[in-house]
Amino acid sequence: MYKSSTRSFPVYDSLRQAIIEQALKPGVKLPEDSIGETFGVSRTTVRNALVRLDAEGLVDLQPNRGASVAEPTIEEAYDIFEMRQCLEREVIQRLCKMDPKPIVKTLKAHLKEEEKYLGKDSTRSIRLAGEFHILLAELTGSKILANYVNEIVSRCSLILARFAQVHSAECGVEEHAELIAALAEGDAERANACMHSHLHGVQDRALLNPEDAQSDNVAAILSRYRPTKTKP
Amino acid sequence: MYKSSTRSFPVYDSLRQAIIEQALKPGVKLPEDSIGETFGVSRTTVRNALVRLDAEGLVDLQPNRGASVAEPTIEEAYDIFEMRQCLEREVIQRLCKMDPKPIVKTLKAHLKEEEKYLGKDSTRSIRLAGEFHILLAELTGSKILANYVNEIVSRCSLILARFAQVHSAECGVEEHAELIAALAEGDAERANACMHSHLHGVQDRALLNPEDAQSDNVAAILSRYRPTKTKP
DNA sequence: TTGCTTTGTGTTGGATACAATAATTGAATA
DNA sequence: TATTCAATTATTGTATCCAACACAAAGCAA
Repeated sequence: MYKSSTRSFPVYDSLRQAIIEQALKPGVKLPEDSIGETFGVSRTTVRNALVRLDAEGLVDLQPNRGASVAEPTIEEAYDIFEMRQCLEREVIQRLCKMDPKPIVKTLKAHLKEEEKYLGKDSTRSIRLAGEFHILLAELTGSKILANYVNEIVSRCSLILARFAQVHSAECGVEEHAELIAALAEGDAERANACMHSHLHGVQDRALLNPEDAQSDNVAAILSRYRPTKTKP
Repeated sequence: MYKSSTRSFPVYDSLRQAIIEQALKPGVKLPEDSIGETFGVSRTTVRNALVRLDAEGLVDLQPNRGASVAEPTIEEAYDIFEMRQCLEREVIQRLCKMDPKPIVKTLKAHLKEEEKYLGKDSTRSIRLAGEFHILLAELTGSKILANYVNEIVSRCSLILARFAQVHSAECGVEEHAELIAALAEGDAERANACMHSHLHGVQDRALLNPEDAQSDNVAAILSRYRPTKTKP
C-alpha cells in the first residue's frame, strides 16, 4: 500500500518504529522542522509521513498545532483491545481451517528467535513478540486481516507506553508456545482460549494501574532510528 | 481522525464520495493538476488528500506515476468481503448485548429514509444503504469498529464498481428491515444469520460473473502492459 | 514491417518561499 | 506579585518552482 521508493518512506518507517518501541512516547511533539533536519529532507516530505501515521492512529495531527505521538484515552484503550480480540480470534479461526504443518513450522522458527533474545535484548524481544501476532495474521493469507492486525498491534504498543509500568512484560513467550502447540494439534477450542487469555493478560498488565508518561528529546531519539546512509 | 479544518479535507471528501458513488470508476487517473484546478487549491493540497485515500485503500498511489482509483483484484475482492463478514458479525454480536430499544428506533428512522428514495434517487439510495451498515457499527459505541466498517464498506463499493453489472442491487431494503426485526426481538442467532446472508447476497451479485465486467476493461488493462506481450 | 533509440511533452517528487496561525515573551498596570 | 495584553517568535498551511521521471511519438537501423 505504501511504496517504499519515496523519500518519505524512511521517515514514516523510522517514526513508526520509534513509536512502537516506545522511544517516542505518547504526547511527544513531532515538529516538521527538526524531523526533516535529522533525516535530511524537507518539511514537505516529513508531512507526508505524518499524514500517513495520523491515518493509522499512531500520530495525532491537529490543524495549526502540528503533530504529536497519539495519546489514546483509557476508553480508546479498551476499545482497541476489544477490537484486537475480535481480529485475532478471526486469525485463529482461519488458521484452524488450514493445514497446520507449514504454519507451525514457521511459527516455531519465530518462537526460537523470541527465546534467543529473551532477557537479553529487551527492545528486540518486544518487537519480536509483536511480530509474532503479525506473523500469525499473515499466515492466514489475508492481506487485509494482516494489515488490520499490524495496525492494531502497533496501537496496543502505544497503549502500553501510556499506561503500563513494565513494558517488557507485554507478551509471554510461553504463551506463544502454548498457542503453537494448540494449533499443531488442530485444537481450535484450545487455540482460541489460549489467544483470548493471552491478550487478556496483556490488557490487564497494561490497564490495571494506569499512570502517565513523559517526554524526551525528539531529535536525539530519531537520530538513532535514521537509516544509515551507505553511499559508495 | 481527519480534521476537517484543513484545505485538503474538501478535496479528500469529494474524491471519496465520488469514488464510493462510482462517479470515478476504478482505474481512472487522478492528476494532481486538474483536481487542484477544479477545487481551486494547489497540488500540495491535493496530494495530501491523495495520500490519505491511498492509506484507506481507495486510491492507488504509485511513485512517479501518480494516483488512480484503486482497482481491487478478484482475490482482494474476496478477501475484503470475508473481512467484512467478520467485522459486521462483530457488530451484530455487540448490538445483541445492548438494549435494543434505542438502537431499533434509530435504525427504523434510517430505514424510512432508505424507503423514501428507493427507486427514485438511485445514487442516494446506494449511499443510504451503505450508511445503514455504518450506522449499525456506530451504534456499538466503538469508534474503531465503526472506522473499520466504514472503510471496508467503501472498499466494497469499489469492488461493486469493478465487477458487478447492476449497482443498484447492492443492498436490499427488505433485508435491512428483517435485520432490524431480529434485533428488536433480541434474537442474536437470527440477526447473525440475517447479516450473513445479506452480505453474502451482496457479494454474489458482485462477484458471480466477474468475467463480463472485467472484459469491459481489457483494452484499458492491456494498454498498460505495453512492452513484449504476446497477443491472444 | 520489427525492434531499438531518441526526443518531446506532461506529470510527479520534493525543496523552497511566503502567508497564516499558534505559542511565548515581556512590559505595563492594578 | 499577579494579570493582562501587545509584540515577538516559532511552527504550520499552502503555493510555487525546478529537477527527475514516465510515457508517447518520431526517427533510425536491420
